Amino acid sequence: MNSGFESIAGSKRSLHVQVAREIARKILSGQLPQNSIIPSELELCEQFGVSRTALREAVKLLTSKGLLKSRPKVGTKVVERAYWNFLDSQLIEWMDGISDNDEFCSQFLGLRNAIEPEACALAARNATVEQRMKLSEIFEQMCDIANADVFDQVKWTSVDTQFHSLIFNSTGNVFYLPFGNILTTMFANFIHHSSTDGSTCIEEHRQIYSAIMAGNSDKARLASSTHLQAVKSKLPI
Amino acid sequence: MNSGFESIAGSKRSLHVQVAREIARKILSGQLPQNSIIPSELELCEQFGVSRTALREAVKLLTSKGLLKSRPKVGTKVVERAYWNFLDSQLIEWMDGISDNDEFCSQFLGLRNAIEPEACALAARNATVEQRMKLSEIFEQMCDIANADVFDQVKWTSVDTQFHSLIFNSTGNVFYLPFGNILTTMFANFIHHSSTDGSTCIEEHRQIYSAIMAGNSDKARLASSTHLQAVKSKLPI
DNA sequence: CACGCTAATTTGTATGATTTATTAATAGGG
DNA sequence: CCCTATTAATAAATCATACAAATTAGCGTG
Repeated sequence: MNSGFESIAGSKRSLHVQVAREIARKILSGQLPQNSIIPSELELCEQFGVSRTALREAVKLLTSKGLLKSRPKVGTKVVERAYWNFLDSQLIEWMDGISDNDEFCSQFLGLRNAIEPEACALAARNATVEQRMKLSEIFEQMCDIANADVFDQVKWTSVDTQFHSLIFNSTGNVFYLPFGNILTTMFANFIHHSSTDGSTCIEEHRQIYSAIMAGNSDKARLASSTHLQAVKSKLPI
Repeated sequence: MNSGFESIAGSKRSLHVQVAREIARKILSGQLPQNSIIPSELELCEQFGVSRTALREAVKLLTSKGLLKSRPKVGTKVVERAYWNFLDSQLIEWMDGISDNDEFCSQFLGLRNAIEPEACALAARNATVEQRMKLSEIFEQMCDIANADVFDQVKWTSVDTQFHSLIFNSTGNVFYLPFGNILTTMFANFIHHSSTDGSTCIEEHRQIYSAIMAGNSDKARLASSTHLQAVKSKLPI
């Protein structure tokens, strides 16, 4: 293999996404340094064993995530890390195995710490009737799972994700919407709940839940902060 | 014109981006409803007057921003708003003129309120020596502009943007990085500073600046909060 | 009525030709 | 010898066309 790229012919998912993932991981890991020019389209086509169409769509995908920038004659360049969109779910998925998992989760918690208490406060004020009904429904499911004889970890992660996502969707603020998907991605790919999470967390969730339902934004903010502190104490770092 | 799409032949920037922008704006404005199937590739090619290559790259771009999803035989569908990535700078640019500007800025302030105080606190703790030097340099420029006889609004916006962006870059947390670009985009496209901002804000910025330089994270958080409160009071709503 | 097969439609991938934009080299003039 | 303008080379951008794959819908048969 001439320059570290492997052929990926014969796989399942959309071709250009696979190619994009491969290139992305080389960028994220630093194997392709920032500000460096990556090989020309034709070279990459050969190395990946795909057509220019597929490769170009992959490059476009990475460009839209801020990883690459291409100009005629000069070539395609890896842009600096400050421009990478780490708030893109797909990019986050691609980070799997690149950086230390615990550190990554810890940094994510650093984001949640900022955004979630405020999201809960906004949701307490702005959630629609439908959203409150839905939240109520989800919380009931949480209780059921927490009180069950055997703790179903998969189900817990699912409703936990739904619970927090719905809160972001209930803020009435478009800029909070994407955090629901980011959280979902992180829960699915990086954060692994322990089997005791359900029983220990249910009271914290109840605090958040009832504060939002009561429209008490200050209490909701506080309850969320408390919950995140508890989450932090469980981290290995 | 058969279904509301205009030909965009003969323009400046990259073709597929222009096409993507057109489609995106129709989605963002609701002209193309959520969950609806957009016309087939061939139809869109005709309506835009571009080749299938260009159109497909446009669709891929929108897919990566969570606006579209396409499957063979079924077609390309507008996904629901909850999945749109409003934390993507390009998408934010495309919002121009779509929603009420004041409301949009107000919602953005709702995001800054959550994220920026915490970012300042993290920067106070984690900024490297180089970043502190750079911040110091930028703050000096702010002072110069604020103290100048005639207030240069363009320069002020530029250094103000740099100041806040650098703080996000100094958090040592990858998830905070994108906010620098988002803020830059918002400042450039939506937020219009009044001519008195420089003189009135310089003290607030000094508080943030010196708290970060001193490594006092609590004070930095508080100073940022105070600053945002002042910004809020200037909003028309 | 149920099941499976076929056909039609739409996106996915491939390939080659042409156009455009940018750099770099080269020639001409001061 | 240096500076400027023109030109040539190059890599991405766009176009056009052909074929493959996937999925749905409809047909036909048991």
